[in-house]
Amino acid sequence: MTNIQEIARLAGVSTTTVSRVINQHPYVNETKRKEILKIIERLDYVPNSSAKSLKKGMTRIIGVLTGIYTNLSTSFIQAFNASAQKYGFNVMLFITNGDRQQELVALEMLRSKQLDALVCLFRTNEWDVIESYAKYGPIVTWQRLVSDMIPSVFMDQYQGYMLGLEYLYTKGYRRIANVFSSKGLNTPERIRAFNDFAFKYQLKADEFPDFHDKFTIFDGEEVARWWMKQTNRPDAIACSNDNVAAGLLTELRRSGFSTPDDIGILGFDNTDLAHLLDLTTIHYPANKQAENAVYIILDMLGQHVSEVHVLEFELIERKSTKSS
Amino acid sequence: MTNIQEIARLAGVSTTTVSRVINQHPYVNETKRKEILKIIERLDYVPNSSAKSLKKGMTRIIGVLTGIYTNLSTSFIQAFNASAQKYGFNVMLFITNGDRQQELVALEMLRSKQLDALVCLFRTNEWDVIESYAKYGPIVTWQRLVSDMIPSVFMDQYQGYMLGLEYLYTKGYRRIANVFSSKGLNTPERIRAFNDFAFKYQLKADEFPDFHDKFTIFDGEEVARWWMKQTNRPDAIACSNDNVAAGLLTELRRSGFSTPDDIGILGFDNTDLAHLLDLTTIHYPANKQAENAVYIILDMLGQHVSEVHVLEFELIERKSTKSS
DNA sequence: TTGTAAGCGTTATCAT
DNA sequence: ATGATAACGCTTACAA
Repeated sequence: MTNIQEIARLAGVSTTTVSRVINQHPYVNETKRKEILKIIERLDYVPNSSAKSLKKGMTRIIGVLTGIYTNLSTSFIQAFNASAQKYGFNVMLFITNGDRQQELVALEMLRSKQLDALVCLFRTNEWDVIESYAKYGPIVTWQRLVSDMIPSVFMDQYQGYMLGLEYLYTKGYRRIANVFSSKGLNTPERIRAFNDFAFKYQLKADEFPDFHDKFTIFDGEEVARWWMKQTNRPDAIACSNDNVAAGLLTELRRSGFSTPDDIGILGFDNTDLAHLLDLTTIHYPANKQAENAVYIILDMLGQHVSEVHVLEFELIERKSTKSS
Repeated sequence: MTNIQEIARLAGVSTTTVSRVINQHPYVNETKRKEILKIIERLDYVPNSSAKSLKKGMTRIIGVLTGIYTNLSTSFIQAFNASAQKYGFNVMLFITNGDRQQELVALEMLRSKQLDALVCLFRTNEWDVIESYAKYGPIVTWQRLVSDMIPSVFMDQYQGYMLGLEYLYTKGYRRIANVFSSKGLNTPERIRAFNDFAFKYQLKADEFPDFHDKFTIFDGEEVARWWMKQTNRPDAIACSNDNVAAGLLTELRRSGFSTPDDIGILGFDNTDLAHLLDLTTIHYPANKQAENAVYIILDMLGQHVSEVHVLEFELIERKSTKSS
């Protein structure tokens, strides 16, 4: 195993000088620097990262904990990864499939200093279990959580949903049905938004039954079939996400209906699918949330790099709602 | 930071004794052992893993490199993870999305000893790039590859596909159409299998056009629409995977056709979807491949734990083909 | 059964 | 501008 000492010996200098060259410190004679670099190249030398970690007290690895790997978490994780790399950190991904033990593996790695920090996208263990690990290193979550120990980059769905509803109202829609998911705590906030919205504009909040637990393309197709059977049809449907909106749109199309002529459809998340099908949807800045997570972690690790982004939903206007 | 020295000091023993207790070595006085464990508990002490890694020369982390996170890779990765954990290794997952740089990040971590080994499920860089890293630690692949440096746990698709075709023949199907994917090198092997099959039973190999690049549910639906339009219909369709088979089956159902009465459908991979829809399919022992990968890696790391499994495809008989 | 001390490969402090 | 030398926290001969 070739190490820094060997490089030093071959170059006829001390390990200090070699270390200086490697870490780009100033005050190294240019000739020596070149010579040392040449030897490093020749011996194909790389600093041993365990030794570095031990000395520095950090591994520069951040763990990301998620239950499943979905479209939504994908964009977060990719952005997080990119941002972390930018600051010299690598990401260790844990896909737990809801297994508590797997989650504990990650938490224990934080405890034993194999991880410098942890981002918790989804969790299976109770929050107090997770919180009890916060003393070992920064833990940041993507979920709604109010905690002194664990900061969150969560975004309140109330605002996002309200943004969509207000938009539909502007476009003349008055008979709006809701399709809710039920994963997590988003649904109650969306329901609250819809109730406030209906009250504000004096609309009947219970004109149509709410759908629940709908989040797949197939679910959207089911909603389409429901819609076609109605005599008293909604003029717009606000969907839990783009998948549902996509299923709804395509199934209606198969039966000869078209958007936005026959119905307005609103998606959520602004995924590739929404782009593909020209769905009006609500953009969820997962990438900025991810960057915020990195900023917060680095801040907690004592190296401030940037203020956090202000997070805002954005309405993406496409072809599944009226343009007038 | 509480370390082994502090424990030793508090217990009035040497660090050696503490280390012995931690690592469950024999020859430690039972009373002292108890006492030391109590102190460890009280101070919430955990050995620093960077120090351990440095001393032992290994991190006990294995990297898994994949392009995307699909149903197929999921079962491999889960099984790999479980098996690795069993032998005290953790898994660091790299989802590259086809980004070469990301792949190099993982390879470089192997080089700098942050990873003890690497499993390559998919790769974007050229094989010789990947091979050039094999000298830094064990690299095992899931893809077809003949290399001195990089062992493979690949399974030849020829056998699997032939198994399915022979089964269809047994069940009386004679007019079989193929739907191929084109990811990787599997398709040519499957084509070869079909040609050999057709020759063996004197069937027309080109009676129906081959489908290519079909691997999604939507693709399956497309095949269904093609099938319905034909006057001279195949009596069975061998699909590239369960997704295609599922799309085919459900789309036909929507139009009033049923399996196996109107057509036989054969899936591939034996995913959850196949189970859900009662698809006859071919089981691909990804979990055993994963375990083999672990065995091979540990072997290369100098600790033999088990002989590799013999890998065999298995036909899972369900309701999408005739039972007679 | 226990302890001493060397060493894993770095980086950082302090001289020079 | 460069070099001794002491950490970082652990394991492991070797001694006792």
